[in-house]
Amino acid sequence: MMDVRPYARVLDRLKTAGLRPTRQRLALAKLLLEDSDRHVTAEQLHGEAIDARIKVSLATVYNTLHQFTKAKLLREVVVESGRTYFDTNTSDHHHLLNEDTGELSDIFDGDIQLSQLPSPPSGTKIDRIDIIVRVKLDS
Amino acid sequence: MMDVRPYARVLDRLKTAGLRPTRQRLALAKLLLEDSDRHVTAEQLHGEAIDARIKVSLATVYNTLHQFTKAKLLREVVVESGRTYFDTNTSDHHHLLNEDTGELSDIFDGDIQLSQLPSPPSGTKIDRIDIIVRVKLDS
DNA sequence: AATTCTCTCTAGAATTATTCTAATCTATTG
DNA sequence: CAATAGATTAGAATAATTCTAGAGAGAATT
Repeated sequence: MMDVRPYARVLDRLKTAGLRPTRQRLALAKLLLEDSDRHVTAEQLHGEAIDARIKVSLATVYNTLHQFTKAKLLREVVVESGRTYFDTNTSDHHHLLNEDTGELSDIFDGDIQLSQLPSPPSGTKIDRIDIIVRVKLDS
Repeated sequence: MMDVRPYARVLDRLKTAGLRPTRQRLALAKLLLEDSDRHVTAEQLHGEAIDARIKVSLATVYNTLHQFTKAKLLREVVVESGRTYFDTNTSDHHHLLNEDTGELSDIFDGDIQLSQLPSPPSGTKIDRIDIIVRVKLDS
């Protein structure tokens, strides 16, 4: 049976994050946050929105993605100069990038293990550790 | 005593890499490759070049940095969207980024240890692993 | 050593990615 | 329901990077 309030879940998440549920935001959140392992670029999401007849500018998509990131609804992954993905999986995890196809995927927590860490310079603490395992076609 | 052929070393490295020792290239290589632990942006290096009265465009600095990277004279480190550093240390190593100051530094090989790795998807092999330890002011 | 040929290199122009800000909208309060 | 304050949107501006046409440099030929 179809959900009679398709936006209810997404609406809650926005409210909890302290973001006004505007039309654009709600629509983008619906596209993004329903699935739990998506890696999208701003450009891609904008394309999806346009396809879904949602009137929204690319600038707003950027702004919204950054707001979501700040609210911990998303995580930003910079893969190379000029290619930034937004990841709907916000848990602590790392990434695998296929350099030939450009495809980015999550690494499950058990599949990678960091056994030694540098001590942060005095006065600083570790905020986050980003690991990208880059693979390419076996030649 | 002063070196009578200040460009000899750098000239050799360019030749070995199969790059023509043009005036711009030689000058940029001299600025860059004499020191072994530099992390510069294209913009920074361009600034240094201008200060040193070297006539070179920012576009050429970018092109040259990428040529050097391809020739393994440099390594590219993307820190966040729109901030790319070029590292004169090309050995296998990882980075520490101070998110407050923007300062990027190398992590010595013994200071970090990856004990488990994901197996690459079939048909692919691991090309490189990038780790960035992000620290911030201890609040 | 001049001429031609080919391939490389440079940098202005173009493109792409992202951010800024002024105008608009929305919620709240009296 | 008008006034106000603050949030939101998107066009315009900026920043980062790449492309490409022309200039340059070396090799081959005369």
